Amino acid sequence: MLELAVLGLLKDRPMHGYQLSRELGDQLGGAWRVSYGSLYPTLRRLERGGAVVPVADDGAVTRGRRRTTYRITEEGERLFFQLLQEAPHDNQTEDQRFRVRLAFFRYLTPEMRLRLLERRRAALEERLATIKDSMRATREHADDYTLALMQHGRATTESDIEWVNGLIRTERARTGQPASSKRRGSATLRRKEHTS
Amino acid sequence: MLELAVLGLLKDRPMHGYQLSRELGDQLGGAWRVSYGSLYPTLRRLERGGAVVPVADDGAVTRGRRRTTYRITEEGERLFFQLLQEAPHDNQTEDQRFRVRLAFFRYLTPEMRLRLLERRRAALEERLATIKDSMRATREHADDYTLALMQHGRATTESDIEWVNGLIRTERARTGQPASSKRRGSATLRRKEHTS
DNA sequence: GTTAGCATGTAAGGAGTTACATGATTTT
DNA sequence: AAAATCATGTAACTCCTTACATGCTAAC
Repeated sequence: MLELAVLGLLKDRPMHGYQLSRELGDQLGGAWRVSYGSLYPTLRRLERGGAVVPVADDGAVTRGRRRTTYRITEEGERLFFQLLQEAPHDNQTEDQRFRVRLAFFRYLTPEMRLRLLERRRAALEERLATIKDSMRATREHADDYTLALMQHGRATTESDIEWVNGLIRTERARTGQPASSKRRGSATLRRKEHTS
Repeated sequence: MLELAVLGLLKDRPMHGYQLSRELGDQLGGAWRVSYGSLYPTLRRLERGGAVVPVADDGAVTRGRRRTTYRITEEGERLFFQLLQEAPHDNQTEDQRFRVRLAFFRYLTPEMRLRLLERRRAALEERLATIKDSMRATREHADDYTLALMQHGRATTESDIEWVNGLIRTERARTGQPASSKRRGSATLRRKEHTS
């Protein structure tokens, strides 16, 4: 997940580790503060794999522990798209993963976006079904707290599904493709607008 | 976290690993399916630490790979309460952790519950503040998706805070302790009621 | 010239996962 | 007796964290 986030940020502009760690916090609405202990090893791994390369920094002082600015390569771009569309993981980290994915949606075609959104909706609906099963199974012997937990889980999941549905509707509207019309070849990838 | 969940389930009644893995799924509203690869090592770790002991099973066939039923010990009870009240971890796993804690609230005194709930609220409020900062910082150069992400994060966190506030109010009512009254010694630990 | 903040890194460990292996019991 | 399900376990790995160590650069 960190690899994806790093590549996504470097697509925008070259940066060094310290900068990346700052941006990572902001990008996801402050939801994720990576530690340097995982960031720097990730950068080196990406470098070894040819996904990023160090670029000459202004000062260009490479001796000692001066900062290293990286830029993404074509290989890195390929890796980025591959990671972005990877099959969902376990329930536990998938929420976070989806948020990271969404943060880089601007780099995808509307078709890719719709695919990911629909996959997300399916996952949430499956979760909702599991919760409902679980509520049915434990209804009789559940205490107030467990009950509150399950009800909140259900409400939260339902609200998340509605949110994703909204994103899907927006996406369909964006491609000028109403819900029931036929697919037209490749839709235009609209440039982001200012949303002040 | 698994240790806490296992101990909490064993407080109710002795069980073997396979049973535990089933109940774990239900207990949290199907939100957490543990793998055996982590469950069994956890059980052995708890056994080595004296927190659980194997009890004679009905069949009591111990040769080969027959099931082993465990019960919690007094040492285990102590560990359970310790784990339940441990300081919050990183943002990423704390959501899940809180859910596990809440699932075993019935074993706590109202005072302990209120402490945990208030700690949770504080954590959520801090998160909300971080999100708002992040929105202020990136407002100008954020694309629609990043914006949607942050808005959803804010709404979700606000709704979670309201939920926790509700739990706190219920808890205060339960102890017959209105928000502004003085604390009376140790409140009565009411027995759970049926909530059909 | 010393403190504060920038910047990079390593070692150890936590808390799980997947994939695999094995055997016991029950159902068909 | 074959198939399904119950039941336990190990090895290797993932992906992150914390704690620590180091040194550069700018500000006071």
